[in-house]
Amino acid sequence: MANAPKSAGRTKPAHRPEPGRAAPSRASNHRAERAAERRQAIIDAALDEFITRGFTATRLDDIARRAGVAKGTIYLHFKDKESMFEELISTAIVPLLSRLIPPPSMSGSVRDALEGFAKAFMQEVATTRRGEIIRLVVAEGPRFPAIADFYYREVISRGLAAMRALIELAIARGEIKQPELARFPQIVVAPAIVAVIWKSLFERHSPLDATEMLRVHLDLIFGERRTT
Amino acid sequence: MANAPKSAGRTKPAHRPEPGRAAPSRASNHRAERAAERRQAIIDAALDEFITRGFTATRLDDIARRAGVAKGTIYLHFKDKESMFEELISTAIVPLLSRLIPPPSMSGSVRDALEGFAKAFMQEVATTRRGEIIRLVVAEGPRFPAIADFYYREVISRGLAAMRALIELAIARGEIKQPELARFPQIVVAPAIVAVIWKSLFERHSPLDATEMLRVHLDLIFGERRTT
Amino acid sequence: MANAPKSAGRTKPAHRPEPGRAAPSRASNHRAERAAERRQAIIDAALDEFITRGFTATRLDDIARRAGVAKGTIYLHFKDKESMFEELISTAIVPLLSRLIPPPSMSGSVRDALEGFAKAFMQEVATTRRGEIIRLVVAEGPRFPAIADFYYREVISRGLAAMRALIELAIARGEIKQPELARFPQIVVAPAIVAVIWKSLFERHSPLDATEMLRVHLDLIFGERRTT
Amino acid sequence: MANAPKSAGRTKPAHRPEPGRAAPSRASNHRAERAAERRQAIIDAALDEFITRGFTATRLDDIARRAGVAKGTIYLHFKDKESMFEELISTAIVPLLSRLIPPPSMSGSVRDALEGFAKAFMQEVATTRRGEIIRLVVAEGPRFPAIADFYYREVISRGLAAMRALIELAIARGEIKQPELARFPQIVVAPAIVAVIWKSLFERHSPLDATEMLRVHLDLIFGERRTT
DNA sequence: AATGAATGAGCCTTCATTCAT
DNA sequence: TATGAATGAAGGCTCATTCAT
Repeated sequence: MANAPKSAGRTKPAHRPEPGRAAPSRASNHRAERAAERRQAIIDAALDEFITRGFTATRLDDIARRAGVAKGTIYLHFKDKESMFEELISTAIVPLLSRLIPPPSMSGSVRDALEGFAKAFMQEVATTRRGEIIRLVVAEGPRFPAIADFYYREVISRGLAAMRALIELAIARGEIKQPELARFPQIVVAPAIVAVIWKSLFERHSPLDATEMLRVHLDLIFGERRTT
Repeated sequence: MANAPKSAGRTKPAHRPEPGRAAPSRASNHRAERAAERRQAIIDAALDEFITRGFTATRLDDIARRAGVAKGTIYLHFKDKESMFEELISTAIVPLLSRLIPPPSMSGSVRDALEGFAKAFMQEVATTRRGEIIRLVVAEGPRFPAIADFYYREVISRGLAAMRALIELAIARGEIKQPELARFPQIVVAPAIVAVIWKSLFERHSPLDATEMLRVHLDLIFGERRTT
Repeated sequence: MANAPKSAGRTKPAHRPEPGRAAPSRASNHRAERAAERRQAIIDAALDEFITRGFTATRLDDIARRAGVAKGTIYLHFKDKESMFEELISTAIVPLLSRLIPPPSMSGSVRDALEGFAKAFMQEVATTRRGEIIRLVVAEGPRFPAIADFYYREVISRGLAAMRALIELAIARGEIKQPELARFPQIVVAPAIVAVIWKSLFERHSPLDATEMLRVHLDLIFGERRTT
Repeated sequence: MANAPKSAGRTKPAHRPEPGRAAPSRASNHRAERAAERRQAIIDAALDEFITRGFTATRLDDIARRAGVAKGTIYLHFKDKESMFEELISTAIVPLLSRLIPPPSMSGSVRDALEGFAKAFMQEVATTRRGEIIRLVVAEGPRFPAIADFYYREVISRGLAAMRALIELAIARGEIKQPELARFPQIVVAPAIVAVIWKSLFERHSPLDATEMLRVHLDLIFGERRTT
């Protein structure tokens, strides 16, 4: 997961100046910037294609067309298809981690913290392309040990550690009655994972109110009833 | 998987059923048997390969080699790669359904029923190839609507309906305090799904005692504490 | 999804002239030239192979080898084997039509016009690959309705119409005594067709002086005797 | 047309006694006879398939199905696909030769003889499967020298010799004014060949009254006008 | 840096032929 | 004899990768 610039403007990947057209409007749009834009266009296109088709079935041709670059250009930014995939998948969620896993603040209840997490998860993951990336990791992880490794190291272990800390805090405070829950933070996250999978596979068969489901799950954990 | 020896049955000296004689049931059975065996070998090999590599990356060559048959033989049993995949994935879990989804019996507690389910799930799914098939459905479902459709219709909707019935029974009996849980039977199943995914992706990074996790989760749902 | 317009690739070849240098007309021309050369090499090779082996028995591998290109290159120029065949067969004779079917000029006798046709046919068709293409149309036409359609529309109906006009002119002028000949211009062309077939199949068994045969046939039609 | 009914293959397996069933109804239907029937069924089916698809594109599977026999049975009668093709094509027309090429009788005019030939050709060739066989020879001849050889030796050279003898007789009798016609008997046959090709390729675009065309052609050759 | 034509290894699928029954 | 399941070589087509421009 070598050379991805962590900078990457996440916000507006559009604005791709037609290659070969007149100079871009803004004078500040220099070579390096345009290269970064191109790179970002490739990344976005590739993610979309990988999500839609999976690793093997995705064609570099389609990525290039979608990104508006020539096929060869991809090789100026990535060593090969496999490297590109691993790099993309690895970096796609990381910038999000800090927001999703806030340090357990002493102020406020743990339940509030988890509600915040649920809300953020719904907004930033479940209803965006990132949810599909999770599914993609599930799909391709076993064939890409590097990806599974990376995810365990950077996302799963950290996320579960943070979650465990929260649970222990809640137990210490008496918010949670089940002390053994701290042994399996996965239980707390499981419905969120299931929500993501459901959206991908079964939403059109039977829509799922994931937000509500997460609330009910928190009710279960915290032994109380809350209304939205 | 040990592939069948090519020469199997080579020693058998003919037994050519006289055209005028009675029904050569023994020979026919032998033929049919061998055909069934071959078919099963192909199915097993194909499932293994699909699980390991996903649909697109799986080569029919490998399936054939693993099954110990020639490539062409596969086409005596399946129309093409895609049909084979859809048929395999669809039928692989169905025979299991009746055992995993027992009719909610009036006798015995719901908790016991769910413990039975958890145990069966661990034995029959999580620790077998079937768990990987679930992951495969998650991976390829979006690209194979027929598969997602089939799973929703045959597995998901039935399973959730049965689960909801159990939950409602438990609520009526006072076993479960959270009436809203019936709205989201997914919550009850979620840790099992997560367990399956964990086994595939992260087991070697950090082994998960799924059985114990499911027990803790049931404790959470039923508000009591049980020891194994 | 910030994807580029799907049409980027093909329609708009990005027209990126070296930013610093002048228009590289030479290089561009060279590219285009080489592409045209390659395409022509493929066409020639394909025609030869199709003529020699027929459609089904022709291997793209052989075409590629004969054309001196890689197999994949063929697919840069033709959609698939069938399209290639239809396109080649359809276009191979058209450029010749105007020369073979001259407008019936008032000056000169019809016999002279037909002698001119016979001469052109011998030079341009019977003794070249084009004769074999006619045989190929006879061979594959029934299986490629598009080809039969095309040939009827572009070659046969036009050719026969022109021939009929010539015959009617000759009848009006008294050059031809048989008024019913105008109903079957095929009769006039038949020996030419037979000559082409003969060359392909029986020339080595018994050489045919097709030119002389056509002359004798014209003698028959015009009721006179001419010497070469 | 001596071909098997098109429906023979699947629905009515050409009177193939279910192997293992009772004896066929007719007592005279012995083993050898049934073998001959089978062989004929294969021949008919194969001819139809070869005519429809050409040599390479024809599948033995289809021949077997159409003939109502198993694929392996074909190999009891023919060495391989190529031998079968050569044998079929070679023998398919020969039985017809004696009827099409009657010895030039002294009684009756040559014109009458040729009218007889034209009539027989229309009845026995142009409007039957045999016409298509001629087209097949044109199509596959170059790739099967044995077939071209056979046809030249058995059909073409004999036919043309007979035709030449007729022409010379007609010249001697003054029926034909064009002495050079004897050098090119092909001219006399050409419209018949063209008629056969036309039927295969262009009949649906523009129906051809071949009988009438042949009559007009004879009018041309004999310098008279006849009405049907 | 960027392009996209060219490459050729690789894969799915077909089908002539064989052979155990 | 007859069968048809099984074989595996062969061929059409794709697509990741390269490289001349």
